[in-house]
Amino acid sequence: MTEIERKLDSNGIRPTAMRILIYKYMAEKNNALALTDVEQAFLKAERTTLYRTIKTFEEKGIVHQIDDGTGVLKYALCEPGCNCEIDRDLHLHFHCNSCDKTICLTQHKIPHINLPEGFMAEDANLVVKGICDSCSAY
Amino acid sequence: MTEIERKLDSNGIRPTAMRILIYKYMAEKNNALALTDVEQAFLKAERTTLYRTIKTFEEKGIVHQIDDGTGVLKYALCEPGCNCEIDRDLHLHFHCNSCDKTICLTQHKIPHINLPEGFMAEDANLVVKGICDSCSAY
DNA sequence: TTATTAATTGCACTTCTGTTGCATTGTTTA
DNA sequence: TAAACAATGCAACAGAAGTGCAATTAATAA
Ligand SMILES: [Mn+2]
Ligand SMILES: [Mn+2]
Ligand SMILES: [Zn+2]
Ligand SMILES: [Zn+2]
Repeated sequence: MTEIERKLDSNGIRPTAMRILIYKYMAEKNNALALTDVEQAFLKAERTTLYRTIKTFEEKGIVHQIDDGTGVLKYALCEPGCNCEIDRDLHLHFHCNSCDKTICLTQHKIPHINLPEGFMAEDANLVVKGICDSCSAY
Repeated sequence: MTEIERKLDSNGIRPTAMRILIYKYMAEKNNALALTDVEQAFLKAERTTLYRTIKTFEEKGIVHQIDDGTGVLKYALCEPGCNCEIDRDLHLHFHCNSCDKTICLTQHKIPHINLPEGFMAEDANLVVKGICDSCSAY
């Protein structure tokens, strides 16, 4: 049993061949991925299978969904300390206007926002857009 | 020439009947609206016309688009002091999980976020989700 | 091991939102 | 008034997300 198989198994996900491949693929990328990205990487696989695999990962808490404002949902593996199912891991996300990649800034938490009287915060989403480190390195 | 006609005109928008109606409708709502919301309010109007009207408003800088994370784009009139075209008016938005309305918190600006080395911010989007003042008033 | 049951995958199809092309109608300007 | 331009109506398209169901595959009980 490999590292990945153990990871999936311990989260109540049956480690099928497809799931292991997708997990591995997501793990080796350091940016968030859209379903179409995964599709491109596994051209012979069914879109629905990829879709449901990612959804399963999400439900089981090993992947979180990111709305980066592009209109396409992105997904990224949860970092070791990420507790996105428990009380939502409020780290921010960065979307590069140049390379179009979206990445998790896991250690950058969303600052506390004080709201007007009567408003109660339960969750928050902060996306910063600009130029990423790779693209600004010229 | 009414107030609204003057407003449209001064922003380079020809004040047609439809545009005046839509502007009026958006002005009397205090929450952001989806295209479908406007559609519901003007059942006899063409969706495309509504769509293009809003887009025109946006281009001319009297309306700004809001991505509240619901997957449906929302639009709201810019407040008097809003300079969303110039350098992006970075106020935050609140989405109520109860009534599903999204509102502009115009005076609540997005706090400055310091990013890792090499990252340059150009824009930001902050959406806080929770319970709005109307819904919490029980 | 074999039969039964449950989970996963493949395929087809649907819904929703956003968007565009183009002909028609309406408005402005020479 | 005629030409030029802008707005609208209608049709159709594109992309993403999601569902139903049959066919496979894997797990479990007998
Ligand atoms: Mn993340
Ligand atoms: Mn706003
Ligand atoms: Zn980049
Ligand atoms: Zn509410």
